[in-house]
Amino acid sequence: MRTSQPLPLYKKLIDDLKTLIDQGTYKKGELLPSENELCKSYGTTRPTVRQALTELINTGYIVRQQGKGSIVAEPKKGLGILSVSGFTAGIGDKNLKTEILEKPQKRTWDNNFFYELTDEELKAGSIYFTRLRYINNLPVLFEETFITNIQLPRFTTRNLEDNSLFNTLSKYYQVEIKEGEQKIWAIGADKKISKMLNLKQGSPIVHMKRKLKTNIRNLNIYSWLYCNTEEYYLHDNF
Amino acid sequence: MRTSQPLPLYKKLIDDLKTLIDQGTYKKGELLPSENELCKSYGTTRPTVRQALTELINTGYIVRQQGKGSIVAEPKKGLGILSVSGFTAGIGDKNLKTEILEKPQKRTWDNNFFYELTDEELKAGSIYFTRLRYINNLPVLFEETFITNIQLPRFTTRNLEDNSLFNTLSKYYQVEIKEGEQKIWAIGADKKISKMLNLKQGSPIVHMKRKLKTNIRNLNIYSWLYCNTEEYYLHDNF
DNA sequence: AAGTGAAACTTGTATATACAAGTTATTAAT
DNA sequence: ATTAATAACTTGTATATACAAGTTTCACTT
Repeated sequence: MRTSQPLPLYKKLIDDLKTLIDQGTYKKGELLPSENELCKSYGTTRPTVRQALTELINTGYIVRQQGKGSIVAEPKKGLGILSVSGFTAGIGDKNLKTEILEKPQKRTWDNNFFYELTDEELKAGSIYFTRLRYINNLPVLFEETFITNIQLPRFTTRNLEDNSLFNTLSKYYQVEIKEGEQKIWAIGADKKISKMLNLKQGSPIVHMKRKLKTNIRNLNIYSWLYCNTEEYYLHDNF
Repeated sequence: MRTSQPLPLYKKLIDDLKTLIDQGTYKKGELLPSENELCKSYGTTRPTVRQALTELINTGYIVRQQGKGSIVAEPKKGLGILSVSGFTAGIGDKNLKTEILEKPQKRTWDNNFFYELTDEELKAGSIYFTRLRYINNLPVLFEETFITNIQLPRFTTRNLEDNSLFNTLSKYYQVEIKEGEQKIWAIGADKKISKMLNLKQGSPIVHMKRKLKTNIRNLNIYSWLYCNTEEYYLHDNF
């Protein structure tokens, strides 16, 4: 077992500032502490602080204005993060529930996996789990997820229940989504899916296959989605 | 008239390297000159060179690998460009056809337009047209498009037949897609759509509503899509 | 009271340097 | 010839500093 190496200072700064913005300590439109103030707080120098702030700009957390400061921006949803929404106003977090059907487990890749895999991915194997998402206790989205099992110690013991896959990857493993692709079909629900999503067999559902690439080489996230869009819809940004 | 101020050195570096990559002088998978070599070429130091390279990473031109170098990346497809694909190998351009059903025409916005519009957009009005796309003479995708009528002189006379909306906007109007969002449903084809897509009424089809933002303020592209995914599927990158 | 200007902030650009850590090529030992 | 150690590269992180340029504040002048 390896002792966990300390996070570089600028990454600690990124984490801290993201957390403070996410928590609402620094609100949209407000100014962050100036670069020199952050230097003093962290006992470092401007290039290091600026390295962190540049990252926050690129992830949409802040904008910088010369002479003024770093302004907290509209909280941008993560690249490729899919959400389920509806027209009914007020779908708060309380009405969302995520159930783990099959807990994260190590698994080898299928021989005829839909996407092409690199040798490193094949060697590393995958972590597989399935989830079912509810809105107002209505099952809406069934999701199968495969994650390349690279640099993810103890991942199978993590709790992924409330929409926290991307948060977990970011917080504990410094994994960030960089880009992705998706393929989309409309299909009629088969017996298994229709039962799970509480639909009549043959009802139109959205099926997606997605590949999300991360900042870690060969660490990709694959997911197959099946979504009931009678009451709600799938939504994403790019 | 103001004399143009000299470009900062790191921006000149960005421009130069982008040009060399676009021109193919540095090809995909190849290494750029090392940071120290660039320092010598430009008579500067590593922090400045790294500032430029970091920007190239964020725009997808390169990836950096510690100990190895800066690797020219896959030329990234345009943001938000949707394509229709199939498993059948060899869907060449020859098998693709786009038919303009309703030619581009100026039009005021609907009172209850699906997306919220700015005052400037409302004032400018829209350009509206519909297209039907075929693969191997099979109608696959029906698309309604609304573009904010800002800085688009003579647009209604342009030919948009072969997948060239984004090319036209880029080439003649310097309009580039910056980001976007989409909402996705699976629905049963109604009478009109089923007829157009040569389907049985009620067959599952993909319906999407998309908003694409551009580098021009208030110039957005909205489109409603209806896609037959029995033989092919929708594909996009982000 | 209104306007001017300087001071004191802010971020933007840049130099110079140092050591850590990962990769590749070379050299030396077996 | 193969292997192992080493040297020579590469990028990653960090310090310390300087001046340019944009914004805000406030005291001073009118």
